[in-house]
Amino acid sequence: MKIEEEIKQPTFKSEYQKAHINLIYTSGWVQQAQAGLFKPFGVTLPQYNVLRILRGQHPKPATISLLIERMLDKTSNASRIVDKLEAKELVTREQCPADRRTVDVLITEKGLALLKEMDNLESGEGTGITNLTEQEAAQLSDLLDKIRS
Amino acid sequence: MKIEEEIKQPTFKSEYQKAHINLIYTSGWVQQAQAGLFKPFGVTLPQYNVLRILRGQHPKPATISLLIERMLDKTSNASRIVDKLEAKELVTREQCPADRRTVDVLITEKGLALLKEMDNLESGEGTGITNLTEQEAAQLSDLLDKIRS
DNA sequence: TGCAAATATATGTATCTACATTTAATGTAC
DNA sequence: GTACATTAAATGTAGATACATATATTTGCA
Repeated sequence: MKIEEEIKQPTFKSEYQKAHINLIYTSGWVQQAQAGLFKPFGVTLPQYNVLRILRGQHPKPATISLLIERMLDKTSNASRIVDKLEAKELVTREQCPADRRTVDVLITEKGLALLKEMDNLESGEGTGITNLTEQEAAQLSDLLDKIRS
Repeated sequence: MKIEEEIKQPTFKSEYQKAHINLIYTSGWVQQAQAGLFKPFGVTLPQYNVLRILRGQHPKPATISLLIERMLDKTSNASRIVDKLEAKELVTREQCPADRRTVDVLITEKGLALLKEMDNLESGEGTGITNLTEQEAAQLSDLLDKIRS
């Protein structure tokens, strides 16, 4: 459905305003679809993203700083996300001997197994993104990259 | 910057996965840019969105149900957002005589004045969206509409 | 060395959100 | 008209988030 109908606003001041509102709206829409998919697995989106980063590093550990740097949502609190993951035994955390300020965070076998279960979610299936053709998906990425440039 | 570099993930499983992650990431990026712009005006994004809906209805009142219906986040608590807006005297709330279960929410002159002040933010200025050409912005809207279809 | 600055992480706090429950009013079946 | 279901809104609560601050460790430099 067109964004005009979706939010019942027939006109916009500009294509920019329309795209802007559409971006915010659609992203929320996608996130909500995704939250529904995640629920059965007992992890939130930020937790999932941290697990993915840790898998990318595996078997090397990651520090909290590295997580903050790589996380999609820079402002959210990496320490406390790791707290939650540790409580679920999906990661381990221990002080790094070389620099005792830092902490080595490692994904556990249980964490890897969970991600493996969740891998088919990564395709974007169920989040609407597959309503696009592959070419359109690539075009979308290009436009989004340009916004952040 | 390309999303691959941004989150330091050199490859994706598919264009779909890449676009999906890019959408989440960019939306967060835009929202954070926007939150910065909003701060001086003392309203959050959800509060602003409710005010916009109320302006769209003006001078007719809106019920809480209508707000929930139009807001993206259907589960979020419209009552409490209206609480905040009422405390700032940006809206009024009174029981509807025809159906005493419902509440008529109306934007005040002060609320309209605030939105007017904020109108130039709506152009997308400062949120990166104007890094696109007008044609690209329109293209982006089309792609986002298709995702939600 | 000794001490300030920088760095890495954790924590305190207020606010926000999701989800469930509660209260009140209306609608409907009998 | 009474009883039960439905609807509208508000509220209670747990958990998450944003932002500031605290604590510990390391680094750099006089």
